[in-house]
Amino acid sequence: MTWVSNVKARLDLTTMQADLRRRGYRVTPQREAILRVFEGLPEGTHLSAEALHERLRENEHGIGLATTYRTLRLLVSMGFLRELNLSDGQRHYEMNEAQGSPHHHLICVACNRAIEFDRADLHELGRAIAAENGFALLDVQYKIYGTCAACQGQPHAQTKPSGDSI
Amino acid sequence: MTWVSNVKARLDLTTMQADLRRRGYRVTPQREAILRVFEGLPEGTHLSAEALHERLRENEHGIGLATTYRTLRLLVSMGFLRELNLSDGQRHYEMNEAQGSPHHHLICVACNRAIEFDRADLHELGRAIAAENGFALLDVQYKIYGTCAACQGQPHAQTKPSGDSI
DNA sequence: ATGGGTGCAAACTGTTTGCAATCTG
DNA sequence: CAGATTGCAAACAGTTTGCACCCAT
Repeated sequence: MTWVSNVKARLDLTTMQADLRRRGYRVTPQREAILRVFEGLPEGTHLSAEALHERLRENEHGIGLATTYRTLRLLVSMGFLRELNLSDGQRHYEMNEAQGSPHHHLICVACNRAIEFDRADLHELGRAIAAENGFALLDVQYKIYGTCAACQGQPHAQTKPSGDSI
Repeated sequence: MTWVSNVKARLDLTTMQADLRRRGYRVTPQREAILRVFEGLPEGTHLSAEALHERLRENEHGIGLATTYRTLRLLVSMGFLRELNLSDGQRHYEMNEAQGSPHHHLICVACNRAIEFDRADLHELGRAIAAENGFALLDVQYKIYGTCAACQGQPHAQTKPSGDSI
């Protein structure tokens, strides 16, 4: 019996700071604060830029919204965070289990609810295809779109803009 | 030898019109025009809402931008079109090969170029998971994000907003 | 005829940018 | 110290909505 199999290796703060410096970026209090927020987030939780900014405003000495956006973009490009587009207009972010196997989504386009599930093989496949093409892998996302049982009978109301629940 | 294997069954105009009426929607000249544009699109080409609106302005008697957006949303929810978010801000649309197996993407987050590839098994898996959960399947998307060979050595310029090329 | 659909223009939302001040390496 | 990073406010891009008119069914 092995305990290692389902370990979702998260990068720790120290490693990420070192990575930043290695690539020539600076380690600022704002970047640390943001990373700490994501580190403390329970598995499967994602934050929108605005939501993150909200939290930072509470816990820490206010960080600008622009900085929030700039930092998210940077952290995604570093592979520390993964960016999700769950069919509502916003982008959502969560820690990237780069070493493990991130979860995937089954999404109802009507009510916009998402069901998460794990499939290590999907991540494996992504790793292989990326390698074949000389890509440095950052993230793999598998999404199934459909209409959930509850939403199927629905009367044909004028199709609404993609909802907001995640 | 079978000719059927790679056939990507596209719904034809007549079927889609019937489906619309069946669900209580009306078949308007605008909706037909939009469907015709997508039908004529070469495999693997996708259009943004704005780009579609552009084309409609040329070929047909101008269709409002709002109608373009409303119609795209409707056609996606009907399963006629698939909506792609290739990490640039816009949404792109293309015919949904619902009966066949839509292609998937390997995306460079730096230059935003996307490489398309086919994997029938990924679509099969999606169909199965959707069924297990009582979902009516609309689309399956598998995306691998990374940095392509060309972009890897890149100097650490201030990370730019997700580019525009698709 | 009647309710869904359209066009237009105005309103929004989420995100990006210019610039002077500030801080990290 | 030099140059990267920040905060603020203003600018944007894409998308949605209100409303009066119009047309499939």
